[in-house]
Amino acid sequence: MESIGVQEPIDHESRVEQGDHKAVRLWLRLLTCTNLIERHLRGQLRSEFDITLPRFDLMAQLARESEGLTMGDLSQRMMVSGGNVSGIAAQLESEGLISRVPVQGNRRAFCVTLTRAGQARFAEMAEAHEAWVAECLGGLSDSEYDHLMRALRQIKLEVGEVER
Amino acid sequence: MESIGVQEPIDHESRVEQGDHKAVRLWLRLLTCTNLIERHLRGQLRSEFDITLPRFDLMAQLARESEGLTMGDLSQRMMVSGGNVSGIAAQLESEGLISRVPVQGNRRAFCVTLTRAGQARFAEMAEAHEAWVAECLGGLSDSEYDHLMRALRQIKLEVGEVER
DNA sequence: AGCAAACATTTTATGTTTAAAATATCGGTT
DNA sequence: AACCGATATTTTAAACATAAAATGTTTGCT
Repeated sequence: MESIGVQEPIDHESRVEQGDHKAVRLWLRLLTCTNLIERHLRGQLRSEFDITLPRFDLMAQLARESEGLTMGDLSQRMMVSGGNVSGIAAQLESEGLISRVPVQGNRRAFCVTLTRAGQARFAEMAEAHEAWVAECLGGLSDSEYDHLMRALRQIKLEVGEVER
Repeated sequence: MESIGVQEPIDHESRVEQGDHKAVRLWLRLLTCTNLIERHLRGQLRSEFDITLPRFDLMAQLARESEGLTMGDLSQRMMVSGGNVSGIAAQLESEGLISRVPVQGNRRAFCVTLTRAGQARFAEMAEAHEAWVAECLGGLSDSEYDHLMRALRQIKLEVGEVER
């Protein structure tokens, strides 16, 4: 394995120069935090359950919709392209974790659901996943948590405006 | 990506569970925000300068090190694998934006620097990049900004502990 | 009925990312 | 000098991601 990020913790924030604006510093810190957590979760899922984060995400979407979802629904909820969902779903289907059955009344669409095996597998993973996230974020006080949630909501709305 | 898990009864037995759910909600919101901003920046860089975010990041690292960096340095600072840097650097070199010259005294290493053209190109991009980030994050008040920076620093440290 | 537009998905081409193997160099030991 | 372990980089294979084109289906309009 090739190790990355050894030695001194030099990260995205190191590309900030003295004169850079506050917004850029905040952005880089946000990016670093998210990347660190995502990397941690990805590694844990891989080592503990031999699954990738995108596949876990797809299963998580299905887990909360017992009726199943179409490929388009999945693409929308996962915020990734349809082609991407196609590939990930193909993998999960070949592993017997999800099934795709034609929708009667709309021959364009598939209804994707977790198989029984997929449900069982996901239940295990979700429990572990929750614990891993809590390890990373559980140290915040209630007020810090609330404040963060509020600030992030505002940012989310602002970015939405910009994209318009 | 969306929320994971199920609803919990609210009683003293489920205190820990509930905390975990909060952490997951916060994580998903953090992830969504970062993804939205990253997607925005990626699209802007592509449409305005026909460059990808990773290539921009590599140039940003070089822009603040006039002496140049080795491939290993870049891998560390960008927090990505060496193989990844190889590919990105190859592209930038073919476009004449960076140059890689052998290090005298260590025939294993290359010293990577921005070419004159690369410096000029990066200066343009950096200015626009800063403006785009400010569009996304500039709406926060000073106190919100400070609070976010503090909370994110704490999270960063906590994740670092977990990884140890 | 006929037809155009919208929809749902897959395919194709390109690019990013990682892990692992390969190549080559360096430094120190014996 | 021969060797070994660490270092620096590239190559390879697999997964993931997007955009764009292709395929087939549905819907609405005339």
